Amino acid sequence: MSKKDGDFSDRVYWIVSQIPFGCVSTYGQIATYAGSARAARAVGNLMRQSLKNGQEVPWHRVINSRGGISSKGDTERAELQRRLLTAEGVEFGANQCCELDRFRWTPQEVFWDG
DNA sequence: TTAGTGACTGCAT
DNA sequence: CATGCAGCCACTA
Repeated sequence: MSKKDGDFSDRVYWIVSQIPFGCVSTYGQIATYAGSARAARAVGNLMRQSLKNGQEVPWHRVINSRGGISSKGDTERAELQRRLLTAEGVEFGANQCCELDRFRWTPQEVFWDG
């Protein structure tokens, strides 16, 4: 453990909170902006904890690289997420995936050093 | 500090 | 084209 255990997670929460209405992002993308491009898994865990911790972040706008929803057993939460995204205008195909090229969010600010 | 875990991802079968 | 497998990283006990 380090002295600052809220470094990465805080950045992730902040970045996710910056995702605008009607847009989506991927775990890997969030991880990249947070500073660790390979920490997509950790981002997923943080999102799962965000619900438990009651973090006010649009966790439903974070999906996997395929443009789909990762439920890992929690089908109820998955349906909720799909419903929320659909309500925001994100269209899901029969394969339960949306077109990332069309709905992916690209931040206009630079997060890394600069 | 060590070990275990998972809402990921890309490459190989 | 659909599965399987092995890295990678941060968090928790």
